[in-house]
Amino acid sequence: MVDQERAADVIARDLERRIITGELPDNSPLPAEKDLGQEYGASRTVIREVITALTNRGMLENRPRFRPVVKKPGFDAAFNTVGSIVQHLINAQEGVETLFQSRVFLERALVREAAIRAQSSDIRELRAALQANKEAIDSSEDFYKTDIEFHRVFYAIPGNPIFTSLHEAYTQWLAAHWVKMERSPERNARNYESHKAIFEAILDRDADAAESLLERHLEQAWEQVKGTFNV
Amino acid sequence: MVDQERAADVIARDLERRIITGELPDNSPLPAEKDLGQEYGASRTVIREVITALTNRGMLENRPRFRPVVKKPGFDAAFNTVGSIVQHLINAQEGVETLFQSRVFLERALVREAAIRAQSSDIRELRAALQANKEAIDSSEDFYKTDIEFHRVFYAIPGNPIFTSLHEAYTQWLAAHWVKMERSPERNARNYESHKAIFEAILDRDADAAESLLERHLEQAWEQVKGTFNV
DNA sequence: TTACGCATTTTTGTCATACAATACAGGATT
DNA sequence: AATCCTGTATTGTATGACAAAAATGCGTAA
Repeated sequence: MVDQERAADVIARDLERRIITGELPDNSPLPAEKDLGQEYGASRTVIREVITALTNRGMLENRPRFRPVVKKPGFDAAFNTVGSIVQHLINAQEGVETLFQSRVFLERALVREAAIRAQSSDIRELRAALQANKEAIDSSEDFYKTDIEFHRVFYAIPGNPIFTSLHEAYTQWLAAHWVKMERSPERNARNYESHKAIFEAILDRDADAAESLLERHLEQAWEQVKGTFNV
Repeated sequence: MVDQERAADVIARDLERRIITGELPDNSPLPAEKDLGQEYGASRTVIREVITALTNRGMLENRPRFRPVVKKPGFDAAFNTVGSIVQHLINAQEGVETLFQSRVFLERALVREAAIRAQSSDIRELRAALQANKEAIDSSEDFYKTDIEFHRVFYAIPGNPIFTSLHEAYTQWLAAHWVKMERSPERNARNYESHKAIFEAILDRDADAAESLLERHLEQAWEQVKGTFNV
């Protein structure tokens, strides 16, 4: 006894196909519900269901009362759709900690990789990010940005788009907790020093040192974030 | 100029909350559309949209004509919702390769971690998995399972549920390509030997060796998978 | 020409209603 | 108790309606 499919599922599959193949171009608006209905011989009711389904899968972007916009999915879209779930999961301290620890784990590996395989262009990027970091020590908002940017470089080095998307996702998911962190020029300076130490370990091609420096750096950050829970 | 929300979005948020808090228990059926409609003062149309939305976010499981079933989301649910996107992304060879490389990267880090920090219970699990692996060399189906199981142990060692969910996700996403791989007792034996070598490096607490053995092991697997593209 | 403002037309969000097909629950039958 | 039968409840889908907002087209001003 096979579950018979809903009309909406069939149409959704076909629309997905059309989006993937580019027949419906990225960033273009979807045809009107009425037209889609005619094309597929279905009622607006069904088309509407299709649209909400694809919206939640990240293949359409749908502001109320505007035409849905086609989004050809990339790995970043994938992580975006997860967003709402993760948001719920990290409401408990345990959730944030789990997420943060996974980040620490991955980033340790990324830093190690950087120490071993970073090319001169990567080094340049790191140096630039570090410099920007230094210059922003006295500006609490800017420092946050340059801080993130410095870490982002590590996610970019392997050249795998999944990691860059993942960095986006991590920073978004953890942002809420991060911004609550106390900021001060002194703290910023200490963070900058950590970054600098990591950078130098990478220049020395000392993977073990780089990794453990990063670990310590993130653990310190975590201690601060954790403080924001028990307020 | 705030986008005014749709009724469906408001109700969806509230239902999410009720699912998270357990007011709607995990695995229980959702109330009938009509009843939800009455409770929220909305038409069936709207309730229906809410249901498709939550279904696509992985908080409901919805077989046609049956009551949707509440699924309290965990990190595994998160990866499941990503599934449909990833499926599309990996249709091109480039996509699979990207995904596979990310797996290699993560798993290298996991193996290194195992070599450094594995506890006796972890070692026992590895040994058991390896043993099962050996016994399945002559059975093409079973070997596949024990193969996966051996790798799974590494994802479990850090004790972070994100990694175990991620292992599930990887194996599901890559399964389609994996099963096409040629299987033979000889190949199985070779894979077993690779596993054994990795295990022994871990026993020796030799992280570098374990990592590079794993890398080689996975690269070999990749060569085989890659072969299935140009057929 | 370009830019802006306004009136007209579409389109979306929501509701109500309808009906066929299917699942479900309760009773009758074995 | 297990099985079948039947009536009811529920889902999937269609149609029509309407208000509110967006898109469109057009005429006028800069």
